[in-house]
Formats: sequence, C-alpha cells, structure tokens
Amino acid sequence: MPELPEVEVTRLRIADRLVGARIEAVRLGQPLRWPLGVAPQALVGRQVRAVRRRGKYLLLDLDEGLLLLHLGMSGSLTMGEALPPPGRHDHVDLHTDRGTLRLHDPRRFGAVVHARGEDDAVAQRLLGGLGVEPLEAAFDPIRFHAALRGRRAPIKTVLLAGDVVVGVGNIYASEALFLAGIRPTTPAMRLSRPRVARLHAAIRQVLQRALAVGGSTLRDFRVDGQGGYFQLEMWVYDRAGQPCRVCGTPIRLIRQGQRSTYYCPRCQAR
DNA sequence: CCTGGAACCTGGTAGC
DNA sequence: TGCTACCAGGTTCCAG
Repeated sequence: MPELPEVEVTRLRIADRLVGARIEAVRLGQPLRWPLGVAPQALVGRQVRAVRRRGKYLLLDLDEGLLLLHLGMSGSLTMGEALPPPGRHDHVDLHTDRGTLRLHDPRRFGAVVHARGEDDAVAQRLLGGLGVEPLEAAFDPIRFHAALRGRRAPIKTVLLAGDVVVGVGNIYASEALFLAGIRPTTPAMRLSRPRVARLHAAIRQVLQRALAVGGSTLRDFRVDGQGGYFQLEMWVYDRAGQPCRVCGTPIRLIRQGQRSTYYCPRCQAR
C-alpha cells in the first residue's frame, strides 16, 4: 500500500501529536514481519522526540533508542485519544499520554522494530542498503545515471529495488516511467543521460504531486481514516486496456518480477 | 556483485 | 451460493 507519498503523508499527520508524547503502555497483537526486539515493558516511560522518514520507514526517535515502523503492503496508522477496542488486524497499540498510535495491518508485512541507535546493527540491517532520498538534493541526474551503470535489469525493476533511489513503489514507478516516456522493460544501463534526466524529473514530479494530494487510496490507505486522491490522476497504473489519456492507445499490462507494470506502448515506445 | 523467483500473510474479486 | 485461482501499494532470502 504505502510508497513514499503515503508514508510521508502519514508522518506529517501524526508528527505533531506524537512529538513529546510519553509511552505509557504497549499492546501487541499478532506477530509482524519481525519481532519488536525489546520487551514492550522497556518502552514504557520513553518519550518521542521526533518523527522522521527514511525511504518507506518511519523513524520514531525516542529519548533513548528509536522505533522503526514499516507499513508493508497493507499497513496504516491511526493516532487518537479514544480508539475503539483493537480488532483482529490491529497489531500494535502505543498508548501515550497524548493518545494511542495504532498500527492496523491485515497482511502483516509491516513491522515495528526497536533499535538502540540509527547506526546499530538492527537499524543498519533495515536501512543500510537503502538508496538516496528522491526529494533531496543528493538525488541528481548525474549521480542517478552513474548509479544505473552496470544494471542490466529493466529500469522498472531497478526503481522498485530501492537500492538506487528509495520510496518509489509499484504505482509511482509506472507513473514516473510514463511521464518520462520510457518503456519499463528497457535495461537501466541502456538509458542515455538525457533520458535519465527526464526520469529523474518525472520521479520528483510524480512523488511531489502525490504528496500534495494526500497520496493514493486504492483500497485501504488512510491516516486517521482519511485517504488521498492521487488515484484520480493516474496516467497508466491500474488502467489496463483503457485508452491512454494522451494518445488513446490501450494501456498495456505486463508482469515484471511478479509485479504488475502498466505502460502506454505508443507514448513509451522505448 | 547482480538477477529472478519464492516466500511471508490476509482479504477481495473474477470466473466457473 | 460456493469453491478456486489469482490479485494486491513491499521486502528479504536464496540459488545461479
């Protein structure tokens, strides 16, 4: 479910209520992708100092250590004063003196992991291999092009891998490649510098636009019950067989590494 | 090092 | 209606 825009929207909506909050109790439901890594009791009394994002991870800096949150495919967060009793997919409740942060995640691909610091082994195992942040200055066309050298895999696959640039998931990879006029199957290393520059601009454009409209709500993405609207502006994603909004050619659907890829065969000729 | 495929888990839906 | 098969916004692990 959540790619960079959805995670960032989540962060922005919960941050001010969470910063300064002190953890009073922790309730765990069914196990997530990884164990918490610390006794829940050890979190009691900790105070949230900041809420940051790295790729698709949310980092809750505590006065001692930090929590790494991932929403997986189906996770979402709610922060509230009087939440209903936990349902069968509410797997973490962080009760604080400023309300409860609840992780709801039917598929349980998400995670909440405690680390002593951002540089310790636990955090590095999750964050260490991540690529550059697409909305930061370090993501520039020259370095992007250089990072694609030696990657024979299709550009769509490389974008999803997240070791070059983070935060671009299945929706925004297809959308960015459409905006850049690039066929998703093109080997990454075969893209010329100007085409990589177009892709660089397209990635930023699509992520920023999605961010501005609250992300994409296809099925279940929500923060405190509120969804986003980017799905209304999609050019190709989830539009197999429908006419391209630019040229009218039917949008094509292919599988790349067990993921659906959508593109316009005419607008994305190569 | 890079790559593609399987795995993790649950729910919704299309098709018979 | 009921069953089956496949699909879903992500990531890691493994073999080649």
